[in-house]
Amino acid sequence: MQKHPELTDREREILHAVVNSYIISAEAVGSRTVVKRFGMELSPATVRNVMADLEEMGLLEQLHTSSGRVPTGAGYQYYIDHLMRVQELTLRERRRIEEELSERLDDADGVLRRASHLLALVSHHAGLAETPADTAAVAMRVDLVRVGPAKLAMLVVDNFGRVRSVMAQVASPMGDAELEQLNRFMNEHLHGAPVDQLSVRVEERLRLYLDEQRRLAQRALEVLELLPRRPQGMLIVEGTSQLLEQPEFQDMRQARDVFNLLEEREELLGLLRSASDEGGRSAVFLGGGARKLEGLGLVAAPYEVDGRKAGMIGVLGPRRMHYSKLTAVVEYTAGLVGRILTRLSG
Amino acid sequence: MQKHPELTDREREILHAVVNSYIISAEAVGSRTVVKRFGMELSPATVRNVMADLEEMGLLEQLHTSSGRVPTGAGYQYYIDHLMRVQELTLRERRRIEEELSERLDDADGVLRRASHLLALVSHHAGLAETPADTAAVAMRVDLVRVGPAKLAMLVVDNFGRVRSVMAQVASPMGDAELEQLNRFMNEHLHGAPVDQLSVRVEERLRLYLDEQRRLAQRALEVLELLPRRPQGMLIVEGTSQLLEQPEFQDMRQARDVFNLLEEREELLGLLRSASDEGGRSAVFLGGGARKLEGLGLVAAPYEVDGRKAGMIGVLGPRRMHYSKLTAVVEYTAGLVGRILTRLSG
DNA sequence: GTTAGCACTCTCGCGCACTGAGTGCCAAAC
DNA sequence: GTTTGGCACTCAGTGCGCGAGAGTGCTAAC
Repeated sequence: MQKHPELTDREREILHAVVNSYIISAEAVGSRTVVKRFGMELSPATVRNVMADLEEMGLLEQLHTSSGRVPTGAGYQYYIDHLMRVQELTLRERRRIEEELSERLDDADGVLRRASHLLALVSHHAGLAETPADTAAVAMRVDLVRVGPAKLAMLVVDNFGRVRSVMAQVASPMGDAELEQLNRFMNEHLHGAPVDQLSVRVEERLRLYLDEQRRLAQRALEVLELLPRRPQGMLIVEGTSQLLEQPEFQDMRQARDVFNLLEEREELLGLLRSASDEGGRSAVFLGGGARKLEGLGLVAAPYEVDGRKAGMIGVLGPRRMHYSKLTAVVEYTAGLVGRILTRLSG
Repeated sequence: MQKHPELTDREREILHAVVNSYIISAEAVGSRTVVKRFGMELSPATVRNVMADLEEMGLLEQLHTSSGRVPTGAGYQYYIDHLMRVQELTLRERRRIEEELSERLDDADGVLRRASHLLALVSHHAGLAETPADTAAVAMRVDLVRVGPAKLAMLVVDNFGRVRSVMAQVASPMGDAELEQLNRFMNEHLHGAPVDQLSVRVEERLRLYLDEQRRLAQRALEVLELLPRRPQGMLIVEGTSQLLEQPEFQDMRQARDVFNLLEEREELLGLLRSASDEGGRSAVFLGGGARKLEGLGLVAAPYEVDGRKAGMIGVLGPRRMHYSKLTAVVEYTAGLVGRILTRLSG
């Protein structure tokens, strides 16, 4: 959070008006517009003076000498930090969200895909969702299943109804009896363990046990280590085509930039996750700081399952976004997703 | 395949030249260009006459009275049906493709995602891939796994290394012994059965059996019927941002149309699949016929696993595509994907 | 049948003037 | 001291005319 200049009440009021007006119209706003649209008891000339001050402070800027003003990055930041009031959702809006997410789905990824789609629809921007990371998921079952003579499939079912699988070619053949023993062993010790800790858990046992048990643990480890590590969830992106409707992306250069960013999943996931470090509920990110986010805005909120943060959802769009409404939507959706997943995981 | 007008050798040659030139330059081509770029032993004036004839036949068109000609839909179709020669890939190009697909992956969906990505990269258009449909996949294992007191997960591992799963809330509780019995029953009868036929297979048994066996079959059916039917594969789309580089999509209206189409997975999958009905190897589709494909082109080829068609891969782009090269690339990739998946499934 | 020549057409880019929105500043009013 | 009306100024956007360039169609000659 950066330091902001002190503003008088009037300056705040006018900055607020300019940002609001620009957010909905996408057009540079002049002094007359501010007065008319917000029923101010001042003349345009006065407003002009204030706007000139705001420009000097770096909160507004002009595209060319004589056209209305547009918020700068700092202007948006000030708006977000001090002026914006998170809008209450109407009953109808909440209903809408609940209905979209009410479809019976029994795995977390499906729920999150729908949530992401929903966010894209209501925001007209891109909807993002991070699926629960392995650190947040716990194993319900770990099973080895014979697929070929020396080929096994390991299936890990987590508390979100998802199945992770790996194929394993075992060095020495494994009898049915041993397989059964191994399955019993794993489920006894791994039920409820975080998915990213499975092999660690077995290693712990390894030190304690002897003989028979030790041999089993070693065998289990051999397969468990094949499970690809996924410390982060996967990123779901929906509704990218919505972005092309936005006026800022009529310019091809900008459009290409966003679409390139949208294909760099790793980077994007990093940005989304970084929003959660702030603590608190939802967060808004603007282009200034993060290199790749130039000219863009991101509204994100974590969702919690059983009281623990499990992942993030959010909306990515141009810097000019309807933040007051979208933070409300994203927060509400995050809460709902959390509840749905909690029910599903219980 | 529609009826084409008869063309003289010279007309064919000139049409060929115009299409070729337009495909690489994206600019209307004039008579001088044809003569110069293709070393013709004719004067521009003669070429002009021929081009006028071709225009009368509806194979070429002018954007305005006096600028070069551009192929029409019919012109492309003629080119594809009669003039185009599928280009041989160079050793280097084949190497490139093989390297991209050589990464160790043990499930079909991963391989296809990479293939799709690869197609996008080399074509500079969008890469499409259909994952193997349930009709083409056979079950290697069908296992029920206890997740909660009355909650089971059914896991179906298919010959492509993929795992399908459903959660099932069973009506009456099921003991461990029964579960084990059930698993044995299912794997005995369902190993090697097409994934879309699992419940049918069990139903067949149901008629033959009595008592104990019958009860098991009924129980199995209860769960198997929960498995969502997926008669078509899923569609993987990669590299959509590449499309924005193409000159035809500098026009926002067209760009939006493609991106909207790309989000309608069902429709797109239908288009891709319809290319396979033609039989043969690869197929090229143009906008004219299919409503949604207006102004676009699609090069597609089926991949086969164990000699049976398992799905389609392809490239979607503007109508102006480098067909002679791309059909070769798509075919070669399809063959390679087929071989990889055959090895993986064996 | 082919070609050279020529008039014609149309796009594209440029400069120009004009309009309108909006500003900055100053002097008068409150 | 703050606010306001007035006025000159700036600049994007638009419409127009003009010339250059690319390419054509047609005709007459080979």
